[in-house]
Amino acid sequence: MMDDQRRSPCPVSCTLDVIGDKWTLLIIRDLLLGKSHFSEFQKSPEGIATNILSNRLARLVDHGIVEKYPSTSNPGRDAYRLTAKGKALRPVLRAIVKWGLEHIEGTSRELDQPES
Amino acid sequence: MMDDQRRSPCPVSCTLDVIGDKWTLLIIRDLLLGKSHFSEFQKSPEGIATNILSNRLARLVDHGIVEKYPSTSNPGRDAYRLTAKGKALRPVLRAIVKWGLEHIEGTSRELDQPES
DNA sequence: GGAACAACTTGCATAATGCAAGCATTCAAG
DNA sequence: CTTGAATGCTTGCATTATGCAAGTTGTTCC
Repeated sequence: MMDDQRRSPCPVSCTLDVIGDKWTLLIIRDLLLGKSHFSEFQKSPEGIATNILSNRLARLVDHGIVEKYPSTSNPGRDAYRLTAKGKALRPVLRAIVKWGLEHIEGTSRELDQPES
Repeated sequence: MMDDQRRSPCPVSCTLDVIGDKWTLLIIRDLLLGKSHFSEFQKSPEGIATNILSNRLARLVDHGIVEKYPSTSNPGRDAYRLTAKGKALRPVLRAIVKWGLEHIEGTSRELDQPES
């Protein structure tokens, strides 16, 4: 559950050890948008492979960013949601969305704040 | 110089296609801290391999985030600096630093704003 | 000219990613 | 029941990226 061996005590480096890849923040984006099921993440337009999705969800749970719970709306199924620690990543996502919209042409917004 | 093929038009996805790895944002951190030479990036505590550093610098130049210029202070040597597009990533770094400091124990600050 | 340094490049082993397929539950219909 | 479809994964394997060490090129500096 803790860090195995960090590259340095720098907060940037340590944060990137957790979210520094092409997929993790996309899953967090989806969670912030209200998605909660494995298949919902899978259906996102980027097309994440199921083994990577599975791996990232497990990593996020390990790091206390996401928690797994039994879905009430869809009984018997698993679901995922952000913890407080995970929700605290919203400003990071917001900054990334802003930069993308302003500096990469052809991007269009889709992240708002659906709920806390 | 442009995007080859993006995964989706989402600004998060497109931004991660550029900076979504464990090393790129560390280089940008160093640039924001005023570092400009290849060997300075190499000396950062995380210990980036030279081939990856070389690859990432080239990618960043391709994406218009960093520009190469002949060093005046150290004549005959190459140097790198952020473009306006690159400097615009500062809020992303700031959000990451903040999250790291608040949610990962044992991290200590080192990013301030040395200059614009 | 030759040592020292900076900035890379190359080669190769290991790890991560991408893709397709397979497996175990659950649930609803027949 | 028992099939059949859907969900939530896991496994196998090819491809790509990363990590490490070593080698190469181009300057300065004496």
